[in-house]
Amino acid sequence: MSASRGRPGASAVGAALPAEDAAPRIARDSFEPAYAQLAGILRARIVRGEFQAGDRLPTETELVATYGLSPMTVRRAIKVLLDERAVSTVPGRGTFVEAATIQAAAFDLGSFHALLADPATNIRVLETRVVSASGRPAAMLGVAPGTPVTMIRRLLLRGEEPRLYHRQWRIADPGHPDVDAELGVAGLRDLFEGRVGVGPKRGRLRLYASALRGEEARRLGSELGHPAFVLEHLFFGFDDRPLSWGLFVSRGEDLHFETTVGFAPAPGAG
Amino acid sequence: MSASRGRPGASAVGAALPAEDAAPRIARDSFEPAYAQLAGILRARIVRGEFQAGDRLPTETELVATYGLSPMTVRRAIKVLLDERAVSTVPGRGTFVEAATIQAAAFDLGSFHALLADPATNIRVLETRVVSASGRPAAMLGVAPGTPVTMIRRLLLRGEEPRLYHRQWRIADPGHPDVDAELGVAGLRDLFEGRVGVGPKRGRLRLYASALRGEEARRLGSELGHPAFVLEHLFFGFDDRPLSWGLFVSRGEDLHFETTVGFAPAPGAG
DNA sequence: AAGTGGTCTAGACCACTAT
DNA sequence: TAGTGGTCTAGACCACTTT
Repeated sequence: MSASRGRPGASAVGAALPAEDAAPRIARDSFEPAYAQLAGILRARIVRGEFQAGDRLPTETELVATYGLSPMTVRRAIKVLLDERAVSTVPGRGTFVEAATIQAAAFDLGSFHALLADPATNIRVLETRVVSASGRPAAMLGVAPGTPVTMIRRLLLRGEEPRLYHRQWRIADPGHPDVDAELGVAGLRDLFEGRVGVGPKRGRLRLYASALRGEEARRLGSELGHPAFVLEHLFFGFDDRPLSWGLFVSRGEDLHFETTVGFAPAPGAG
Repeated sequence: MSASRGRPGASAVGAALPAEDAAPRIARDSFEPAYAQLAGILRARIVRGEFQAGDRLPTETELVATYGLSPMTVRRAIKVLLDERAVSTVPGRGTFVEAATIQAAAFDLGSFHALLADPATNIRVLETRVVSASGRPAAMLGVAPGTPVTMIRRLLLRGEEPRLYHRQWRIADPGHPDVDAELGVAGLRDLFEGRVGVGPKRGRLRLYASALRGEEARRLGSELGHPAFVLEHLFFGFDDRPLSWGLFVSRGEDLHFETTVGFAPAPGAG
């Protein structure tokens, strides 16, 4: 694709050190590993438009020669860009620049976690009791209706502002010594941050938009039917059977998820 | 479950094929690369509970000896688990099993993309015209109010069912030859899938819960104030200035995002 | 001092793609 | 046949942590 996109002397002239936009060399005495430097250099060349979506990057052999690195180190730099979805490789053909697409984007739960990590956040346990499982909780936990399960209702407040309403059902396990710890702040934080030696092995999360129902609206100080975010979580124990199910509910305006596609404005080495 | 941590004869006996829970060897003639096999073996040992959250994995030196691989190959296997957030490494101390936490989860736009990729999905362009920028679009695009911009309104239907309402504003570029292509299906798909040689370099996405407004409710066949998902997208051109801004709106019940934390039920080699 | 992960080399062979 | 990425080896040196 397109002929003279390659900058003059980019690969032919090696010793000459052209003007301000010269291809940087690898600084062997830098704190930054060589593979990271090369990844940064290639990233910068893509951001500058020197390589555009669909263009082929220099081959690994060329990069080895150009930057004076071993093949493994060059491959590692390319792996970095591969992980960033900035390029893709085709065996036998080459390495190609990817276009920035929405599809590649992913939202993490940073805003959820920021709320929990905030020292101004208080967790108030509204209720803890053993109930007979029924309806949705029974179905999600895979137990027969009537089975005793532990139900916990919590409210997360930022200062005095209610932000998250949380309802959780858990298989009642008389032999489990950690149930008490799970009722308070620690138990909730563990859901996010994990705790060594205990806690679920795997889980499924589901995020959707809904409307505030009765108690949710009341607890969150909003009106019925107000837009809401719901995050459902289902965790499994070591026997691969459901251990706990629950949901976080927030007002729609209290929470949002952000992410980027493609490169950040000024990404590293350049 | 955690009885025989160091398995007898793990490296000494090579030909003998012990019972069902024997540590598998690396099959050198397999289509599966050695590093992937080792990652699968370690993953299976974690899933079995042989290593639990916080436990230290065998050192790289031990893994080299046990499985007969070179250090680089062992490191590569660990890098796989590192990328999965299944383990973390601490220089000078070792490699440790991570707990499955909500924090590590990320939602991708698979459900958005599935809708677009579905052959039953139709895209109907409701309107295309040049308007004077004002309010939110002008602010997001960083242009003075009154600047001419191209506005596009689309409706995505699954069969005859309206599913997504899309509004987009774009810097009007008379010299841009691809504007026409962007108006229809292709332009929208490009937002997700990218197209070689054109398209934005980077963008920002924002996902939030809201309520359907006037035309959104009408077009989606729902009532005002109905729970809604909104995905805002802002794309930048090569000059790092905003190029297009817009939002997808769906009814809350039409869209949801799912993900998992920790390992899948039966993850690979075991 | 011993052990750990982190980086890097300078080759090798392979499967696949293009010409 | 030549070139590409994919895998792998058998070492090396480093910074860091633990004993």
